[in-house]
Amino acid sequence: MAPELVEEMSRPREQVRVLPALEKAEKGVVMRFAPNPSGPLHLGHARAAVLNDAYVLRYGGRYVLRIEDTDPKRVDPLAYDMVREDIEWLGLAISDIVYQSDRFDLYYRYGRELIERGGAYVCTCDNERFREMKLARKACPCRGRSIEEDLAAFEKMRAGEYEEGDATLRVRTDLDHPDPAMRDYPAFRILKSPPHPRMDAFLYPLMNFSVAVDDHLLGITHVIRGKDHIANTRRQRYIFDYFGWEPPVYRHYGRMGIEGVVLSTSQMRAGIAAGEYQGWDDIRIGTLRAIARRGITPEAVREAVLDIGIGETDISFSWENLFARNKAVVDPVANRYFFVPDPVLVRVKGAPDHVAHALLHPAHPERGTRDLHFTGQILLPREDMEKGRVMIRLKDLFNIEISGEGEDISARFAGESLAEARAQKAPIIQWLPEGTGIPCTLVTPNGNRTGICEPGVAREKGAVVQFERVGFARIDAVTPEGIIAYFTHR
RNA sequence: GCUGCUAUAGUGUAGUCCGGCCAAUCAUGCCGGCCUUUCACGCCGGCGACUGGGGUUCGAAUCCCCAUAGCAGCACCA
Repeated sequence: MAPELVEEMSRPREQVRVLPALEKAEKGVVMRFAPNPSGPLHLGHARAAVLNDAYVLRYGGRYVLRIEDTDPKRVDPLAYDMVREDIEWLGLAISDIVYQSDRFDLYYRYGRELIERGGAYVCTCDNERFREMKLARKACPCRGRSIEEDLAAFEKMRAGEYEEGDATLRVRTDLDHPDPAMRDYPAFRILKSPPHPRMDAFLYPLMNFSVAVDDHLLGITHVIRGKDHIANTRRQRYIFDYFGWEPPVYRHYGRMGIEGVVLSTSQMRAGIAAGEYQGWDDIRIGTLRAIARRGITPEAVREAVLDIGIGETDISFSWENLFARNKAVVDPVANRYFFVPDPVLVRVKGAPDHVAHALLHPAHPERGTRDLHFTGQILLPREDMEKGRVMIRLKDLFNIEISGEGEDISARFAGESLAEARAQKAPIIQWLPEGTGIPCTLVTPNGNRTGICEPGVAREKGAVVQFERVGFARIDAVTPEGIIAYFTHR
């Protein structure tokens, strides 16, 4: 095992909230994460994925990744890979992978059996007409056909002899059910286009059927999903009952909104197509790849999600809490550098040439220093010049006194005493020797900040660093023109 | 409209099942202080909540009823 991993595991965990116990879990569990491959995973997926993962880890057992690609209209062929990458990033302990598109023969077989058991019938009613009858608690004419007729019609559906919308297999539930959502819901439909990227079919199972069959066949013991599935859980119950199967234990957590970002895959896709977003990792959308690009770690996502738990209350996910978790992960690791945003050139008079040795990390001197050669001309953040301070401490260097304003700022050496700087309440600010730094663009959700950073930052590509007094940032790209850094958080 | 779920500080969360130990936990945030050659990290202190109204009870955040609000479902999506 890699040494970093050992260190990672022995590092005292932040106190992550203990999830409530699951009933019937003592002897181990089989759980599932079942995304639809319509795009990359986002924070909403992460909640389901991590919660299930945590329970599998806690009780032991298997964790099935089930790709729910039964609707070709909502399958993006590229998403299969993206989902896999995102799962890897999250570090889920997946033990089995199944694709529903590989299992259509199974669904057909159980579809026939459901008909034979009297649990389903082929309905050829017009959609709108069926809806009216359903709301009036009336049976549609198709409901009374014989099992043989339904079986034959089901075969015709499979063979492609019906056109889209002309026939559907319905589960026979209870037309008097007080909840109209329960009444004779559909289990299979006809679809002739678009073609499925992984197979050929005219007859497609709907989610409530394929999910119920698979949950049983895969031996799923516990299902944790959003409360938008409560009705589906009840619908699936009919199928379990018809087959005499024991359903899993279900938990439904509340709806989660996230401030400031789009979470819907279709909206994100539309935004990308319209050129509004740059891609699936645009920092303004809530995909995992987007937050990863900003320097959010999977550990932080995991902890934030566990912190939220499986409560049934609707919540609004706050970046503050995620950032706090992330900071705890990243702060001990991130090397420190100077980044001078919107720099102004200042000549310092009367100062001796000097080499500053700034620590890469204040808590880890053994990591070494960045050495900055002062030779008279320096770059300072314009922001700090506009505050009217006279005495300033250049971090790891010496004190200066500022005079002038605007583009005409100059400075004078004011001694090396840190104590004196303290006494005068001088701010300690970052600086760079003129001419040695490299251009750097800090990309933030509120726009970009340009400036100059230390040359050493070029060695940190892909890593999260801390720009002193500015905040954490992930070094996204190092090009001949300069560095692109993504702002993580303060 | 019908059906169902939920309701604790700015945010998240514990407590609610089995009423009293809750003048309500922890985290985050904010404010103040300390530490510190970063406005980071760390430490100390402070701020801040049981949706409303009835009822049951000696006693209710916890049980019951009503109201209000939010959310979800009523798709040939998942």
